[in-house]
This record gives sequence, C-alpha cells and structure tokens, in this order.
Amino acid sequence: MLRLGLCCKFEGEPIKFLTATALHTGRLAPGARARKLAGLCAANASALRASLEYCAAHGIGCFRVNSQVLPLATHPELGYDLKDLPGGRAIIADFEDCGALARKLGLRLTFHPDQFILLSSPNPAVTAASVKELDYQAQVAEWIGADVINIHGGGAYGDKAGALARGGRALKKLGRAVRSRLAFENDDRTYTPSDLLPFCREHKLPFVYDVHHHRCLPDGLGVEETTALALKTWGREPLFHLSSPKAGWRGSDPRPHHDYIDIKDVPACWRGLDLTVEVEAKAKELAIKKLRAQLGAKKWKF
DNA sequence: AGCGGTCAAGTTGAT
DNA sequence: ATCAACTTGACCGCT
Repeated sequence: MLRLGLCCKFEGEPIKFLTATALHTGRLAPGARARKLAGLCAANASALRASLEYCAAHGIGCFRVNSQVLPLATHPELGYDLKDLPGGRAIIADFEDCGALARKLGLRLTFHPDQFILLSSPNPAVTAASVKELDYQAQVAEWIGADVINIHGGGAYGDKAGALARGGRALKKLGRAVRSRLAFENDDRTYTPSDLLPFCREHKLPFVYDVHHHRCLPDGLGVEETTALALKTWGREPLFHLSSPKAGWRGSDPRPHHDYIDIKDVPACWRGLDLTVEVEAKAKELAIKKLRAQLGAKKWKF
C-alpha cells in the first residue's frame, strides 16, 4: 500500500515550527540567547508531537522533519549542543517521547537537509560544514527514530563524474548514524536517475526517486524502468517523491510545485507497491487529503 | 495586529 | 549582474 508523507509543515492546521535569525540571535547576551534557543527547541518538540498526532488521525503515514527543528544548531558562531542549553536534557527527552509515539502510531519519519549540504563540493570547508549538519540531523533522527536522511547530488562543477567520485570519497567521513540513513535523490537541474543509480548501487545507498524532477530533467530512462531500479536499492520500504507543476506541463517552467497533486501525475506503475510517497505540494495536508480521496476511487485501485 | 525589510550556508540556469 | 528555485516563507523591529 502507498504510505503518503507530509513535508515539514501544515497549511490549515495551527501547528507551527519556529526558527530564529542569526543576526538577531547573535545580538542577545549569552544567557538570553541560550534561553531563547532552548525555548524554540522545546516549542518545536511540542509541534512535532502535535504533527505526529495529526498525521496518525488523518491517515498520513510519514512526516518529514524540518532541518531547522533545532534552530541554528550548526551555525558557525551560534551553534550549540542541545544538552548544554537550559533544560536541554528534558527537551531531548521530549524528542525521544516523539520517537516512542511515532513508533506506537506506525509513522515513518524522514529528514531532507537543505541545498547547502554538498558532499561533492571541491571546497573542503563546504564538505566539512555539510558533514557537521548531517551529524546534527542524524542525532535528532536517533532521538525520534527517523530512518532516512535524503540529499541531492549537488553541483557538477563542470565534471559530474568527478564530482560524484568526490562525493563517494566524502562518504567515508560520515558516522554510522548518518551513513545508515543516507539516501540520494535525483534533482531537476543536474543529477538524473541515470547519474545516481550506479552511484547508489556502488555505495549501497538507497535512491529516492523524485518523478517530478525526472520529468523536468529526463535522461532517457522511463518512469516504469526507473521505478523498478529505484526499488531495488532499498532494503526496506522505499521512499519516493511526487509533485505536480504549478503552471501545468505546458507552462514556461514546470519545476515550481502546484498546491495540489494532479492525479494524472501519479505513475500507474506505483499502484499496489509498498512504498512511501512524500507529497511535495504547497497545500500540504490538504493536498494529501484530496489525493487520498482520489487514489481511493475505484478506478485507481491503489 | 499588521507591514515591510531582511534573513547561515551553494549551485545552476533563465532573464 | 540579478534572481528564482531548491523540501518550508518566517522572523523581527517598527508602527
């Protein structure tokens, strides 16, 4: 059966994850700064709990956690270890409670680090910052029981094969908590499934198939064929991405996401698979609700 | 409460 | 050169 995943936030629900700007946070005195950051982390643990409860109550089987769930945690000047903030141990316990709740409710949790996370960069400082960020997300993933940290191939730097080889070498810098969760996803600019599938097979990493990106940046592989190859990279329930183009497939740029999913964009070959599909639609849980209703209609038989 | 300027980070390609 | 896009517009000072 398809398990639908909600990405990071809600459209109609009063569930909010808080963040902070570095400029403002950096102007606070140390004590006030620590209290402010601790307050944001605690509020986000509460928001995560509320998110899980909402998902379970509305047939949403997966939730993607925002990279800023611990705001500024890896910032070069303002970064911190949650256990060192006031009440930090109790906040960690709150996140662990979220993990227990997710397990109880049968919810899958994932992370999708930002575009700045680049293992293929020729700049060692960029790679080092990326490893630090991945370590942080893996730490939270351990607390809450998330099983995927999904990133893109990054830039090509004029030599895709060379960049991927550099990415492969950077994998050795990753700890077990990251390595056991890491997955690679095709993007709509640079790295296609044809580029990443061999890389994933070589390094025994799962491939997150984004069919929308694939349609924006095709590579000669068909959706059906790519689906079959992607499934094989997963030793557990696979994770795919789905969206529809904001202005339609005939619009000037198909990449921006629509508020909702057009049922015609759901690959027919995904029917009947045991699969998590993260729904990247601006209307968030409302889009999932609509998609679920359409998938439940007889003619789709999902 | 609402408005507008501003916000850590990298890379690409359209304009 | 600037800007939007990328998993997500939200934060914050001001009125």
